[in-house]
Formats: sequence, structure tokens, C-alpha cells
Amino acid sequence: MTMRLRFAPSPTGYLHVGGARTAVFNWLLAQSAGGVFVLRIEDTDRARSSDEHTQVILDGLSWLGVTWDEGPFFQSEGVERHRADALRLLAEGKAYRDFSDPEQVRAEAKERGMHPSKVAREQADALGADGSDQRAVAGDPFAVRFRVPDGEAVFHDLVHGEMRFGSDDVDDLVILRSDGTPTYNLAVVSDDAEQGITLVLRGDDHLSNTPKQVLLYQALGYAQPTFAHVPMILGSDGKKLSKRHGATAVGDYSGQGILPEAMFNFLALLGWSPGDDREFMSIEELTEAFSADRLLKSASVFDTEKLEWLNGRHLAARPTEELVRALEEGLDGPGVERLGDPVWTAALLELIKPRSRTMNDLVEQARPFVTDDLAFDDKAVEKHWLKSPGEARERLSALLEAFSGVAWTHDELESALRGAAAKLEVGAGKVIHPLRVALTGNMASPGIFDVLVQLGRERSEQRVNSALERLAEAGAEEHESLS
RNA sequence: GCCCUCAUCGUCUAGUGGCCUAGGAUAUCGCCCUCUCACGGCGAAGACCGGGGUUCGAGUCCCCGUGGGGGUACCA
Repeated sequence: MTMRLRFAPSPTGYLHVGGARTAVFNWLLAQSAGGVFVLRIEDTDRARSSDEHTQVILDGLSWLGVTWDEGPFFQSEGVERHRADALRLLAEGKAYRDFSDPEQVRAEAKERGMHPSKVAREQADALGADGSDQRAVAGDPFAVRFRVPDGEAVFHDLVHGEMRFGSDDVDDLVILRSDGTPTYNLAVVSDDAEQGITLVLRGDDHLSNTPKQVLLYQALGYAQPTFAHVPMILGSDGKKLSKRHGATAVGDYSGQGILPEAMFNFLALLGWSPGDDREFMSIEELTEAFSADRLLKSASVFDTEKLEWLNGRHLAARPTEELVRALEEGLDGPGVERLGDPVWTAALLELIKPRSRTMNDLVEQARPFVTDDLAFDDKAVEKHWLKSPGEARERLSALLEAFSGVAWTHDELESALRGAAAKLEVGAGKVIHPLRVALTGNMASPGIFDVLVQLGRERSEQRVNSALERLAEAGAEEHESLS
């Protein structure tokens, strides 16, 4: 029998990393086992669901590379079937009409220290089958409750093993509301059965719902699937992941320059491991290594730092052409046409790749090389220029002179610069730092000779010249304030 | 309250009764490389939640606590 799996998000918000991880596990299992992966949107809560949210979820899955074989199906399309299932249980005496007022039942249950469903069942039994029929015919509104049979609900869970729940701990649940709409627990069972799902892999927040569902499978005469309840993903404080923790939607991370394959890799490693020491893995390797029996039981914390480290590794592994495309999208204004030179751009990428963890980093690192509109870091300017504008000027003009005759190569520039520094009787660093600010506007950059070569003679000299102008102004002001 | 569930370095994890003096990764710190920042290399520090059992032997099995999470809805 081919394995059939499903991912069934509710479109009540964005695609949460926890949901994304569940989708990743399902996908991985379907791929590695040659199974079928079904996508179902659980949109029965019309008030909170929206097409917009559905689209965000679909986009998020596509971004991650999670593809589905069937669907998306919409739970709302199955309401007639859900209702028919509920009514069948009622007809077979496996469910009963509940005419009671929820408020009143809750109050009474609280007073008598019992569960509301017990009170509801008591009232229904007191009414009797005939009484129930009469009130129904008379048009009294009622909900339908499942009459939980005595015995045990048993199911097999791939991560928790055999699970047994006594029916005493399962309460008679409403399966059809008094407005005629089906409830979640009935709808999932009906849909999973209809769609032939053989393995339900979902978050363990559903673990306590499972006995109810198992009992419904049996009452309805549907084949019961195997389950796999995977642990939840927590925020950095060990609490349930929420907006407080910042980004929790996969879309947020793509906006921050996280690569989909890195996110996929990271999510796959949350609650699962290949059993050896591999961490940096391609989707192919993950598919190859994945197996449900290595799924973990305990919740894990979503650690952004490690995600970024992993992203850096995936970024370094990306083919140059793809990174170029990202730079083209991330940068604009005069100068971007330089990216059209594949040799120049490839060289640039070699310089900035090891210094970048996210795509956003990469774009920012590339900026001073690509555009001529430099953004100066105030701290860098203060430290390497304005502390002593005179010295900075002297050193930069010396460099301009020293560079004027030499071939524009890493080694030639290096000996020219070191020679100039020696002549000024200062360490090479003393000239390198003001030069770095002139060329990049920043305190940190790739090696200074690489920067010079990458910028080329003309642009390098222009930048040094405009630095000198700025320093001349600063020097004049300094003079004024001193006099 | 009741029911369920989980528990190894800060974090992700390896560990299925002797291979554990508890391994790896990340983060942190130090050193090396060096013009800065990264990368890289080397090194340090860092964990079996507590208590009882079972056993010749327990991180690993059992029980009880404690802590976290979930459920207990005419939400999904």
C-alpha cells in the first residue's frame, strides 16, 4: 500500500515555522518512501480564514520547496460529507441530540464538579429517544454529540509508540453544532478517511485529540491511520513561539535573506537528526537520510544564530550566477550595470561571500563596490579621518603618489603602499585605515589590496581624491576653531 | 482540578545497560593567520532536572517528585 500523507494548515495567519517544519517532515517522508503528499487547507473557521492567508501559506511552501501531489483541497468543500457522517452516527445511535443550553450546562457542571459533556449526556438520556425525536420534529435546535463508547482508544504513534487512552478520559464531543456546521475533530477524520491518508504526521498539540478521532474512525467504520506526533518548536526563552520572539513566519526569514534550502535544512534538523554528525545537508541528502524512526520526542528551541550559520554555508555553496541575480535585485541606482561583467562580479563575490551569512549581508557588502554613492560610517570617519585630518590627508596624498606609476595588481599595490608607509615612518595600518574609509566608507572590508583591485584604478583614485577634499574642509574648520 | 506528554552543555543534538573520563555542531572565550571585518586552523570552558529503586554495572530500565508543553470549547 502506498503511503499517503497530508499537511493540513488553517489559513488563520501566516505559515508559522512550526507548521513549516511539519510540512517539511511530511514532504521528506513522502519523498523517501515514495508516498503521496496531500495538501489540505482547513478553512472551516470562516471567520478567521481568508484567501489571503491561504495564498501566503501556499507561497511559503513553494518558497521552501515543499511541493504537493494532490490538492490543495479545502475542508470547507466537504461540509456536506462531514454533516452526513455526523448524521449517520446519530441514526446509528452512536451519537445523540443535545438540546441543552451550553451556558446552563456549563454552570450546572461546575456546580456538580463534573464535565459538561456528562451533564449533556444525562439530559439526553433523560429525554429518551422518543422525546428527542419529538423535539427535533418540533424544530428545537440541537447539537449532535458523539457518544463515546466504553473501552479504550488505541493507536500507534511513530514517535510515541503504542498509545492507549481509557474512554473515561474522553468526553462526549460535539460533532455537529446547533447551526448545523461540523466541528474540527469530525471534519479531520472525515477528510483524512476520504483522502485515504495512511499516516497523520502533525504537531503534538494534537496528541490529546487523537483518542477522540480514533474513536470516530471506529464508529464511522473508517480505516484508522498511523500517527506521528512531532514535538513543538519553542522560542528562545523556551516558551511557545509567538510574535514576541520576532520573526516566526517563514516569509519573515526570506525577507531577511535566509535561503530556502537553509531554512529547509534547519527545520529538518529540529526534532530529527540523521544519526551521524552531518548538519549541513542538501535537500537530496536529507531525503536520502530521512526516516520516521529517528523523529525526536522533545520540543526544541528555534535558534536564529544557528540558522544564520547554516545559511552562510548554503550561501557559500550557491552557484555564482544565482548570487549575482540576488545582487541585481537587491541593488539599484547608478553603477549596477557593473554587475553585468561576469568576471568582475565573480571576483567581487569571492571577496564578500565569506563575510556574509544572509543574502542581505551579501547585498550590503557588495554595495560600496557596485555603486559610487558611498554611505560613510560616522564612527569610521571619526576614528580614521577626523581625529587628525592633517595626518590622514598627508597619508592619502602620499598613497596617491605612490600608486601613480605602478601596475594595478594586488602585489604591486601592496609594495607601493608599504613603501609609502615606510617613507612616512608609520606602520602600514596607519595608511590602510584612512584608505579603507575613503574606498568603502566603512571600518571593515575585504583585504585593502583586493578592494583596490576590485574597484580599479580610476574609481579608487576618485574616492581618494574626494576623501582629500573632505579632509581639506575638515582641516580648515579645525584651523578656524583653533584660531 | 483532571487527563496526556516531554526532560543530555546557553541552544540543536549523538547516546537503545558496560564502547561515556558523555561525542559533534552552534554560540561564548583564548591563541594563530592579519591592514580591519569575516573565513579558516588550533585550544578552553560548558550537560545527563531531583530522589528512590532494579542490576555486578544506569545518561540509558522502573517508580515518585519537580519543571516545561498540550488537552480538558457548539476553536482549529
